[in-house]
Amino acid sequence: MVRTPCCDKSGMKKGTWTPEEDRKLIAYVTKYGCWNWRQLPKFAGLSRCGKSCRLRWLNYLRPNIKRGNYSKEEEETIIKLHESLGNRWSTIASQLPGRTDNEIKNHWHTNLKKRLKQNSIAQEENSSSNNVFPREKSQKRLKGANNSHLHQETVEIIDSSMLSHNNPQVNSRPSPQILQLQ
DNA sequence: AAATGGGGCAACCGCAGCCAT
DNA sequence: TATGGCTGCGGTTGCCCCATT
Repeated sequence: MVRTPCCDKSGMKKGTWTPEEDRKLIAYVTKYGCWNWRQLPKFAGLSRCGKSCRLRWLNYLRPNIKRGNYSKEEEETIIKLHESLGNRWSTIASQLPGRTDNEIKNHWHTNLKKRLKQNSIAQEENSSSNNVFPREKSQKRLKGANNSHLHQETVEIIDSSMLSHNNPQVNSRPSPQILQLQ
């Protein structure tokens, strides 16, 4: 089946959304709803393709979206659901109110995946031969971890530092939604 | 102080599925 | 049944910021 492009690419703006565009989209969707994403940008006065508008609304502008600061429970839920469902991000997102599939996917790729990998390595090394040469191995793998105590400890330190990384006070890129309200 | 590399995240791309005609 | 339009989804890219050198 030959598919037409989702929108006429010519004249369509791409890239980061401006506060002005956000304002237009919010104003239109809150007033009229999203009855047709393809037509919406035209009526809302946006030079974006409908797909882009939809994505922006769902992932960023929609009300009740939680940003950053994943709780331990949320992370455990994501990990468990990913174990059983795989990369079904939208299904996983539906179990976490206020979280979007895109955000969960990003969080998985940037934090949880690495953490699980570290944990599995730690488990593997703990179980296999009860630390025959754990120091050499862990020192190589964990660059910068210059004290060579128990590997499990090192993993826990990384673990907690990764968690703190999600603190919005640490990771402080301003939300366009906030900018828009200013 | 400047250059550089890596991490985090927003946004884009292309495919699949559903529905109407 | 075939075709075409629309939306949803997941993978990927590329920009920006920050830490390190």
